[in-house]
Amino acid sequence: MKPRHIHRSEDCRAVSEILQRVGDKWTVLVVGKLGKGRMRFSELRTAVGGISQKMLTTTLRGLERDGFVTRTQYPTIPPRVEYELTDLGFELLKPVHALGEWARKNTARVNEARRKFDAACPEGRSGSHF
Amino acid sequence: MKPRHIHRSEDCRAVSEILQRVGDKWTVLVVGKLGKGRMRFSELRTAVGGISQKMLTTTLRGLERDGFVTRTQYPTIPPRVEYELTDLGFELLKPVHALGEWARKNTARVNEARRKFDAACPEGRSGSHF
DNA sequence: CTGGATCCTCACTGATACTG
DNA sequence: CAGTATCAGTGAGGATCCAG
Repeated sequence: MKPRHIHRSEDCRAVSEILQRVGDKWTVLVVGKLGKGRMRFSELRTAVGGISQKMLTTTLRGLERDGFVTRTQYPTIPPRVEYELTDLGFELLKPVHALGEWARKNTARVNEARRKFDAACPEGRSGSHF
Repeated sequence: MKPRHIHRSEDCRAVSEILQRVGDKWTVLVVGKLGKGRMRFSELRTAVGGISQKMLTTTLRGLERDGFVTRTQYPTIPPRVEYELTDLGFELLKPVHALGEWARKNTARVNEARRKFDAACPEGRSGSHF
């Protein structure tokens, strides 16, 4: 193993890995909702909106596996399952919120940049097929 | 336009969008490298390592479009193109670095959680398939 | 109500070849 | 050296059906 004094490429990989976990289509939205308190499966599904049952299950599974949420199942009829952020989950929420704040502040700038870019290259380098 | 007084679902979407942009396979790595200074295409390709020329081009295009990097082309032979982070790019780097720091600190915890989870579900809950 | 199993689609990714 | 075009493989995401 490499000594501890350098954290260049390897760290970037780690960052990339975390970002890909957090950066998939639904994870942030789910974690965000759960940040407000424990929720049931259906609650979550409604709250997030637009997520399929499969994706919610998959996402929750991933989060559970990584130790970000806990799954509590009540042996009732009908079944009742609640999900809640762990401490680790809440800690993850902090830097994610920071990024979220950044996103809120700079969405306009990004959109503006996109608009300009798109306006500058309507049929520019990539041969449009359409 | 949208009123900007309340930030609930819409913001989560914005966060998700940013995270997906930043969370793809190469963006963070490229931005991380560029954070150290302007670089040429090939330099970047070598520095990142493992990225195909197509993906590097695609990634850089996306970043350029979103206003995170500038592309400077020198009309020489052979061609020389340099990429550099914009102010917006550098600002994006801050929260991303924060998340990166978090990742560095908590990778062990996540891996531990995964290990436990996987140990608890060696062959899953489903069982047979046919 | 919760969520597993299946099938399907298409966008992302990469290897290769070609241009300027 | 920088970048585009094309083709093909893979897997994430979604719809649906079914079971506990």
